[in-house]
Formats: sequence, structure tokens, C-alpha cells
Amino acid sequence: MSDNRDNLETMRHSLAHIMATAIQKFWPQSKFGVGPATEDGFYYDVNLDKTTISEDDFEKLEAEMHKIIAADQPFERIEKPIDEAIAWAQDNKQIYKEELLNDLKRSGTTVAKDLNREELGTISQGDSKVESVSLYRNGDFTDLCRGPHVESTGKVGAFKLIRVAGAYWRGDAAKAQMQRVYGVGFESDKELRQYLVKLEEAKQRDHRRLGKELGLFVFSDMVGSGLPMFTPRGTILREEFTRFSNDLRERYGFKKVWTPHITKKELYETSGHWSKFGDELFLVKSQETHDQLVLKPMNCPHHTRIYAAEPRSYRDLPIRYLESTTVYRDEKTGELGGLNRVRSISMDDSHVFAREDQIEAEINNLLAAANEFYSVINMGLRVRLSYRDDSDGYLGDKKLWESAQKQLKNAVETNKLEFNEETGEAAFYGPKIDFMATDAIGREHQLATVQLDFVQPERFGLEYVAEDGSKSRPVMIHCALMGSIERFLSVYIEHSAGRFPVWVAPEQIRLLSVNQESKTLDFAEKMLEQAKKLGLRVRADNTNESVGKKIRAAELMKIPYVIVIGEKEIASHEVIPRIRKDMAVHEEDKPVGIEQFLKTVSNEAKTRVHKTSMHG
RNA sequence: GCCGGCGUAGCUCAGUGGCCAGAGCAGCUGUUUUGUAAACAGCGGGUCGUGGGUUCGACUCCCUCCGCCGGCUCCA
Repeated sequence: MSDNRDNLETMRHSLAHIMATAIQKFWPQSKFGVGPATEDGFYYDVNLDKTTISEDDFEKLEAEMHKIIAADQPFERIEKPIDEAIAWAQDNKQIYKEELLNDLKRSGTTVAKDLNREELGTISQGDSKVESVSLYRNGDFTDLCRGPHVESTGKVGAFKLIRVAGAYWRGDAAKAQMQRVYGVGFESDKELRQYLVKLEEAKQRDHRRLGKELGLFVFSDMVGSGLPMFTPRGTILREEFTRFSNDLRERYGFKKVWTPHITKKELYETSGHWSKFGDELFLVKSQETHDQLVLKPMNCPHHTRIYAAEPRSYRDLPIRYLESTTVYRDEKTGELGGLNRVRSISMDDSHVFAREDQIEAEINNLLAAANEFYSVINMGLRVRLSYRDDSDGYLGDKKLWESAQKQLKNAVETNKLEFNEETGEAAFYGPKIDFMATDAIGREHQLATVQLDFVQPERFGLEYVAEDGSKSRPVMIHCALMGSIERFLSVYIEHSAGRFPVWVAPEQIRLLSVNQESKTLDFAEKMLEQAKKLGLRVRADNTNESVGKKIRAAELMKIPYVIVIGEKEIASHEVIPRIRKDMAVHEEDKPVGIEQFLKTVSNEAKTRVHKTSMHG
């Protein structure tokens, strides 16, 4: 198994090398950076000085690569003492390779720290002193590379270049910007085709596309980038999910609070956010006072003010607040995209103020809530526990950290969640649990986190009176089930491909009249009223169009139930629901009484089920 | 913010340094009275993202800005 993966990686690595060979041929002045294998392919970073590679060049690049592959040139591995390799890099004006080699010579490792984990590749030799490095030659092209490579260029399977993008040298925004040419590579054409099909599937599910097709949200140039507006249909989605999250948390003892959207900046100076994230805050100027106000980028400091508004006893704790509200962050424009990254961020935010000995029980609570939430929306959940390491970069008492980390882990185990632990990944103010939700096509998304905070209670001087009358400091726990509702929706829309279950479907039932006769329209109208009385979201399509066309329109909107109304229904008082395919359970085309049908649907909405069963 | 690509009707997309810029769908009007994924006909609709420049002439070439897309960096 792992052999296979190693082979695949070697192959992709070799493909990167072959691509470099082709690039070098067309742009002899190319200066190469790193060219590793990725999850499904490879890339190479390259700097072409004054010119650039564009996707229009892919055809000739691919043709050249195919030529090299057909020639089946052997890959020759050349071991060189590191100084000779540096001389080679200098002779060939490979300034980036030279930099890497110098680092390698100095410290024994390189790149590793600067690049994302899976992107390490070119030459991390591991530890200790590096005496020599490897170069690989095929034909008359030589490249510095850790390898390994396949034996010869003929043994690389199927590939396709997919895009070209920008990337900073060594991931540092202060350094040169290079071009990163991405390709995908697989052992066979078949796998490559499957991959491309999967890409296409992901494209079909893209929430931006579905948001438009299903009429869920819009953007306007006049309003601004990263500021989505939700249509009536989209707002139903937001509100149903928010209500679910709120209900769930209220059941677990949270109380709703409300805080204003602007505040004096002193609040964030005290919390410490101003110095750290000040440039991401939107400023608001008062014309009446000299106050420097800001739009809130988070709710926790506000919530500490509610906590601190009266003296608290150990008997009062834990105190749990929830607020589903919108915060504003001035994200860099280049980072915005769809609903995934926005500047108006609606959070289902909550904060617990707890005693140290209550942490585990509270985390338990929150994990149970998260478990329930994600099981209802049918997404797999896995968690990552992030702990501190031994460095000094963390605030708060070390004993408190250790106790808290242990309690986190206990709670995760109690809730039988699949988890992994990462040391050194905690925030400076406390350990945390990140939730990774898996969507219908296998992608993982980080949505919610549970985050312990030892710092804000300190900075805000939060206290409670302990049993012995002394003052003690509570810990804060930040938690959101969805995280950002916008990001959550972007994930959920793609997860469900827009086929929303009844409880969130903006339109649950559509009635189609077969003709325009008043008998038919009246009957539809009566059923419509009946459904509305049950709180169902229903619409009648009485337009003067063919039934086929109206069905098609309803299908495209992915409406769960479509009811055709004509002579038969009027006579029998029974309908044959057309059930959206993903919900149907082998009892299609059976007539059901109108009363029973509506009751069933209303029940499905209340119980938030996915599948439908009209008959018992 | 940085690198690259892009911006033509509500949507998806054609189009050429030069007469009045096109199609399908959607919309509107009429005909049709329709039975489970597209009836037929007609009509309306675009200062070709924005501001400037080059040119006898620009939707087409160049620059600014706005926005979108793919990455990078970032993500309390």
C-alpha cells in the first residue's frame, strides 16, 4: 500500500522533472525553485524573468513532455559534493537552487520549515551534516533534486497540465513571486480520466454556481467585495441552520444575549486584539464624540462585559452565552471568494465562563452538541486536538494548560470521536479542538472549533467568588457549531449539491396545475392553504405551460416534492408525489391522501430527516 | 496585498480595428388547455464592467479603477 504511494510520488516527482525539461527548452533562461509531488499531481515553481507561461502554452508544453516520455530517456542520478553542486548552480545561474544548497550546507535541512508539509520535496536531506546532494539528468537537462525518480522518462503514466498560478519563493510574501505550473499525474489514463470527472463533479457542485442557479445569494459591485446578500430562498437556509444551532445550544444550557455591532476600540485594546489584528478592523467615526469606534470582528470581549456586569459566585458557573450575529473583518481583497471567505461573517458564537474543574463537563456538552449537529446534516466528523509545546510562546499557567488538555482529551474520548493530537498547534491563549467535517465527495473542511482561553479572563480581570470567599478566575471556552454561517453554507451547499433535505429546503413542495380551468386552480389553491397552515413552504405553479415544462423547472430547483394536480387528484383526493431522487425509498408512484401527505412532510421537516416514507 | 487570467442582454456564451453587436434560455404578449425533465409564434432588452488615452475610427489596442476566477500569503 505505502509502496504504491511511494511509487506514485516518485512518478509525479519525475513528471515535475520532465515538465521542467520542457520548460527549459522553450525558456532557456528559466530559474527553477522547487518541484514536488502533490496530493494528485505535481508542480514546479519557476521564474522566467521578463516573460510568463500562460495556459495557452500548455499545448506545446504537453506535446514536448510527451516527446520526452516517448524518447524514454534514462534518468541518471549524479551524486555531487555539496560545493560542486553549488558551483553547478552558479554556472547555470540557478539562483534559487543555489540558495537552497547554501541553506542545506549550513544547516543540514532546508525548505522543510518554509513550505507546507506535502510540498516539501526538492531537497530535504533530513538532519545532520550534508556532504553531497543528488542531481538528475535526462538527455541534456540536469536538475538538482533529491529524487528518487523513475528509471526513465517513459515510465511516468498519464498526466495533464491544469493551471498556472503565482507563488512566493519559499512561501514568503516578501520574497520573489514565481510562477507555479500545476499538473496532475496518475498511473493510468483511466485514473486520470476519473480524476477529471471528479473535478467536473466538484465544479457542478460549486456553491457559487448553485447559489446562482437556485437563487440563494447575490453580490453587488455597489455593495462591495466579500459582502453577500441573501435572497428569500437563501435566507431560509441561513435561518433554519441558525435556529437549529441556537435550539441545540439552548438545550445545552446556553442563554441568548445580544451585543451592538460597534464598540469603542478600547474594548479591543484591552482584549489584546487591537495590537494583533488592528489592521483587519473596520473603523467607524463618530461625528458627535471623539470616540474611535470599530465594527466588531468578534463577540467575546462584549460577552466578557456582560459577565463582568455583576459579581459572580462559584455557584453561578458555568455561565453560557450564545449569540448568532454578524461580525466584520477587513480581509485582504485577494483572499475573498464566494461565501467561503467574506467580510461580513455571521457566526453562531458562544462563550462559556467556567471554573477550571468544569472544563471537561463543558467540553463534553459542546462535543455532544456538535456531534448531533453534524449527524443531522449527514457529515462525518473528526477532531484534531491542538496542544502547546514546551516553548515560551504561550500565555497562562502551565499547570492549567496541562489539566485543560487532559480534560479536552477525556471529553473527546467520552464522545467517541475519531481524533488526532498535535503538539505545538495550540493558540497562544489556550488549547483547542478543531472539527473536520467530511463532505459527500470526500473533502474535509474545518468548520467549528472549541477553543479554551486563559488570556481574556486575565486581561479583563474576570472573577468569581469561590467557596472559601476568595476571588478566582474563570476560564473562557469559545465555541461555534457552524463557525461562520457563510462558510458553513458554502460547504453544505457543495456537500448536498443543492439537494436540501426538507427541513432546510427553501421550497418544500411545488404544486403544478395541469390546466388553467378554475376547478383545477381552486383545488390547488385549497391544498396550498392547507399546506401553509402546517407551516410548510409551498408554491403553486399555475402558469400556462405544459406539465413537462413545469416539472423540469421544479426539478432544476431541486424541490423535494412535486405534486401534479388535475382531474384524477380532484376526483380521488389523493396525490402521487414526485419525490426528489435522493430522498426516495422504493415506494414511488403510490397515491397517498392529501392530508397524510402534508402531515408526513411537515413531520419530516420537524424531525429533520433525509429520507421520506409516505406509507407507514 | 502579490502573481496570472478574465469582465459582451437577467443567465450561458458567440463575435470583428470600421456600416444599426448576435444566439439559446429566461422575460413580456398572443395562440394552445396541456398528465410527470423544454408546445408554437411574435415582441422587448446591451453607452460590450468603469474612467482615461492611442487612432480618421475601439466592444476590439494601451493605462487607471472596480469586480470576478486560479494560486500565494493570511485566516482571532
